[in-house]
Amino acid sequence: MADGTDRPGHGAGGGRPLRLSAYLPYRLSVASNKASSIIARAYQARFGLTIWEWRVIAVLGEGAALTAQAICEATAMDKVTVSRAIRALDERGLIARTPSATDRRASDVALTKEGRAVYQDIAPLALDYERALLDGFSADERARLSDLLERLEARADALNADGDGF
Amino acid sequence: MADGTDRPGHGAGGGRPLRLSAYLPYRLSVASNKASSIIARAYQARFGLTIWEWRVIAVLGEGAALTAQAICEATAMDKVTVSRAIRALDERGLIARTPSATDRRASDVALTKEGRAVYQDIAPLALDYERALLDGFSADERARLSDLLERLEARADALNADGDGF
DNA sequence: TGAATTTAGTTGCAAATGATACTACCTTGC
DNA sequence: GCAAGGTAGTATCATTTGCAACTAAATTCA
Repeated sequence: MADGTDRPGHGAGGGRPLRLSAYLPYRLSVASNKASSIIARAYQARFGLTIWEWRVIAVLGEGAALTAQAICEATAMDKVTVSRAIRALDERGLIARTPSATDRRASDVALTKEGRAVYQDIAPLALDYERALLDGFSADERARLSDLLERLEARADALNADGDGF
Repeated sequence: MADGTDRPGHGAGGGRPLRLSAYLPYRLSVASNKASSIIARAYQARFGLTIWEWRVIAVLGEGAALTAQAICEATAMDKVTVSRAIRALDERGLIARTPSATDRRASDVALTKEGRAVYQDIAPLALDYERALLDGFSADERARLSDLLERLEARADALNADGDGF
């Protein structure tokens, strides 16, 4: 084995060795955290909003009133997190709940006037940040990134669904 | 406001509206969480390892003994998290600490025999998982994804560094 | 109909996390 | 060689998170 290829850290495994710094789930996690951290701090500092409260405001800002359940789906948050975010926003008067006409367990949640005002402040800032993040990416690269992320999500979903063999 | 063009959700802002489902930091976060969740559950279930303990093992498995500080840098974890992961792994006998020769505050951390055995089990599984995740991606697409993530990280770092205007 | 199951949303509790402060040690500059 | 400041790593405490259990209402189906 005097040939330098058999470095410590990987046995007879054959394929490429595991290097954390090149491992996709790790890379995704790091990129995601870096991308989120500034904006999260900004929203905390400027509006006193957690990232989950921000997400709820963002989807409600798109227009429609949504049930907590619909918010879960739209934000990829779980129902406990959504419940807590809704309560916090409600206490601050940024959203209002009205009993659902069709399901007495559920409420329709919508931004109040104040909530909409916050949204109007927040949205441009968020878009500015995204622009800054993608500065230097061509339109083609942006499209590719979007496509790759979408396919990655789809693969992960597929693995989550059946592949509990992992 | 009777004209239908002023849909709720974006004011006079001009550019594209904010849609959470198309917002890059959100997309990254969702993709990252999905990609990590299966593997995290697998490591928890099969080895009783948290994702941070796993990261520490992964970098130590690359060969060199590292100080906690070096592990922080290699894993993008903060020092408290690293400290806790090291303690847990130490208690389980998967790593050993030896006082650093050059700095009496620090220890060199390395995998024990048992730790290396765990690593040998873990690494192929992690690589299988990554392969499954990237199934259907051409070599070119993988390279592009890697490049895009790297540039994204660099942009985020730059914004984190100076752009506290956010 | 009406028992059994499912779903919407909340609550309580245990565990994980993060900020801060702390000890011990190192480094710098005088 | 020693005071002032910085760094490695740990401990402490408050907050956040996630799971499971719970209530109330809807749905299923015998």
